[in-house]
This record gives sequence, structure tokens and C-alpha cells, in this order.
Amino acid sequence: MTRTTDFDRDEMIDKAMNVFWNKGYEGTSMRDLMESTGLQKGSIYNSFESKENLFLLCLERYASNSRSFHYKEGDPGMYLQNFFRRLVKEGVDKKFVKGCLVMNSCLEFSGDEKILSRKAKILFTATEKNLRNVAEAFFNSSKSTSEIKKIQVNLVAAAFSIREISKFKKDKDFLVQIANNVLKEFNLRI
Amino acid sequence: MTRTTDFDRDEMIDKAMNVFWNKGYEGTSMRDLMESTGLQKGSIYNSFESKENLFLLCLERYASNSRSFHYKEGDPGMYLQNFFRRLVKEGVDKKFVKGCLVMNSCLEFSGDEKILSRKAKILFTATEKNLRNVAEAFFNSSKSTSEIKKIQVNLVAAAFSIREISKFKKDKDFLVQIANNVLKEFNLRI
DNA sequence: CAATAATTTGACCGATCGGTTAAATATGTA
DNA sequence: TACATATTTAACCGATCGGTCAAATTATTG
Repeated sequence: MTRTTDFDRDEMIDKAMNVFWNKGYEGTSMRDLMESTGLQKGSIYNSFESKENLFLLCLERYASNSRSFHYKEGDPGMYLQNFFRRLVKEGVDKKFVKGCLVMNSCLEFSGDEKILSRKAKILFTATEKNLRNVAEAFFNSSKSTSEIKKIQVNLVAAAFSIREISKFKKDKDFLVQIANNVLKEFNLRI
Repeated sequence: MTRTTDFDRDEMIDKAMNVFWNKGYEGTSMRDLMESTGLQKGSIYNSFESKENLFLLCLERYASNSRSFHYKEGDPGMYLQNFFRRLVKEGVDKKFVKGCLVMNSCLEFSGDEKILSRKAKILFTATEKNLRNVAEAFFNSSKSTSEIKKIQVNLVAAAFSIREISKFKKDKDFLVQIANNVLKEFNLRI
């Protein structure tokens, strides 16, 4: 009955996400988004409403991608090892200066309480929950709730440090030490 | 023989520094700087050359202020306790959403290698050196260089985490746990 | 007080920002 | 094939960006 969109919506969100991930929300211009997606400005606004809404979709896409890396079953120790190995590996990669889009956004929007800030914080708690789940699975009720909570904090802080410090300090020993320090609590090393 | 500048240069740098600290480099406009300093745009350019150069002066001022908090002598354990107590105290303060200007700048400029980025990274190493000095003073050659280095990394990561995470997560227990986890290595608590 | 040399002021610059709009174009249905 | 309805395109919008500049102002020295 009528004309349909002639681009793949998901693909465009992916492309936009990568720009936002690299340059941040404010650091990304409509020009950047037009170039990365190959769409004209009007098409972007027609399909995604606004820069803000497009970013929201990108944040959700990023979180959705992340969720597929979350712990579900299997050896929690192995999971943690692989988790931190990946963080360090990506961190030392000179081409990888992106950090984590959710953490980046929490930092960029800290200070305001608008929709993007609130969303970023909510998605941050998903990472926290994931790490708590791993800790619980590892210690299998041999530790109290408050002990688990402390370990969760240490895991979150370590992940945050590695992801964000690696944006400007590509020092493998440094990043590995952060990981090993928290893995110690699991009698593990990278 | 001629007219002299009729404002206090140091005072203006302080005022500019606070804006940059709150809003970041890109997030701060000349308008913001004019309002915070009370100077006209032309005066700012006449006295400080450019936004970039003014920021550089602010970075150096910030680092200079920080240096007065660095460890020099006395009980290194007490120093560390006070250091982390201050980080947590400032971190939970709802009005304090600034983090650390040097760390913020390292993050904001990650990806490029221009003057501001280089300067921020250099100043970051000053914090690293300070924490290493404390660790060395505390363990007083009872630990090897590589052991000290590992403890230094843990201290840096903890300080970074508290300062930056507290920008968007004002959870005292969380921040205290990060501090206590690293203070454990010194048989200390907050 | 007058001459000198600096600062201060505010208008102005081109570029870019996110966003809008109307016309051109293309697609599916009758 | 023609209509209806959507998307696509590119010109355009006011606001703001960092920065410049010439004129006005002011403090100092001879």
C-alpha cells in the first residue's frame, strides 16, 4: 500500500552505536551519524525521532549484546577468568579506546538526572547483578550475603577500572594486576 | 607607562578550573567561562590565549593543588586512611559530581594524542608516584619492588574507581568497600 | 596634564550544532 | 497503470560554538 523503509534498521542502530561508543553522546554529531549510517538527516529523524532517542536505542542494543556475555551456567571460575581475560585483551588493543558504552555514559551524564543518565545507570546495575550471580554461583552459599556483596563490589570496581583506565593507559601488566587482585579472592589468576 | 590587568589572574584560573572540573573541557563553553570569571571574551583571549591554553593552566593548577595532598613524611598508614576517607567523603556528597579533573581529562581525551591528552596522562602519573611513595614508606623495604608495584596498581585502581564511580553512584557502602579492600593489604580499614 | 601603551568591550566572523520542512521520489495496492 | 502513502532528499532554521578585531577605555610615566 505504501513505500517501506529501504534500510535495515538494526544495522543502522549497530552503526550508530559504534560511533556513540567511540565518541560519546555529545561528541557525536548528526554529521557523524549520517556518515556512519549512510542515511540522510531527514531519514534518521523520520525513523529514529531524535539523536537522543537513537542513542537510547543504541544503549539498549549495547546492553542486549552484553547480556549475551552474562553468566548463565557452567563453571563460574572459568567464566570470571574469561571475563577478565577479555577485558584485558581488549584493553591493551591500541585500536580499542572505547571502554564500555554503559560506563562511559554513566560518567558522561553524571550530574544530570535526565532520561539518558537514568537509563545508563539502570544498565550499569545489570553488570553488577551479573557479577553478583557469578560470585554466588562460585561460593555456592558458603559465604554470607554481606560477604558476597563485598566481593561483588570488588568485581565491579575491577571491571570498571580495567575498562576505563585502559582507554588511556594501555599497560598490560597494570590491567592484569587489577584483574589478578580480584581473582585472588577466587584463588584464580588470569 | 601603561595599563595593567585589573583582575587577579590566579583567581580567574581557579574559577575557570571549577567550571572545567564540573563540565569537562568540551562541555565548557566560552560563555560558561565568561560567566564564571566575570571577564569578557576578549579579555580571556588577551590574557590566556585560548580555551585550550586556559584549560592547560587549570590542569596545572589542579595538579599543583593535589600535590599539596601528596605524601611527604609521617605515618604512611594514617596518610592512606585519610586519603581514602577523603575520597569516600567527597564521593558521597551529592553536590560533588566532579570526580578528579586529571582522571576526567584522561578519559575525555583518550583516543587523541594532542597536548591536553598528553598533559593529563603526565599528571596522572604524579598520582601514581604518590601512591607508590606511600606504599614504599609503609613497607619500608620489607617488600620487593615488584610487590610494591602490584600494591601501587591496586591503590591507583581503587582511587580511580572511587573518584569516578562516585560521580554517578553515591553509595557509601560501595565506596567504602573499595577502599577497605585495598587497605586490607596494609591491615587497615577506613 | 598629555602622551603612550596596555586592557576591556561588544559587535562580528564563519563553522557547526540539532532539528524542521516541503518537495521529490519510490513502493504497494486497487 | 494510477492512486495513496510512505520515505528520501537537500535546502533551510535559529542557536551556539571558539575565536577575532577595532574602537573605547584606562592606568602609568614623562
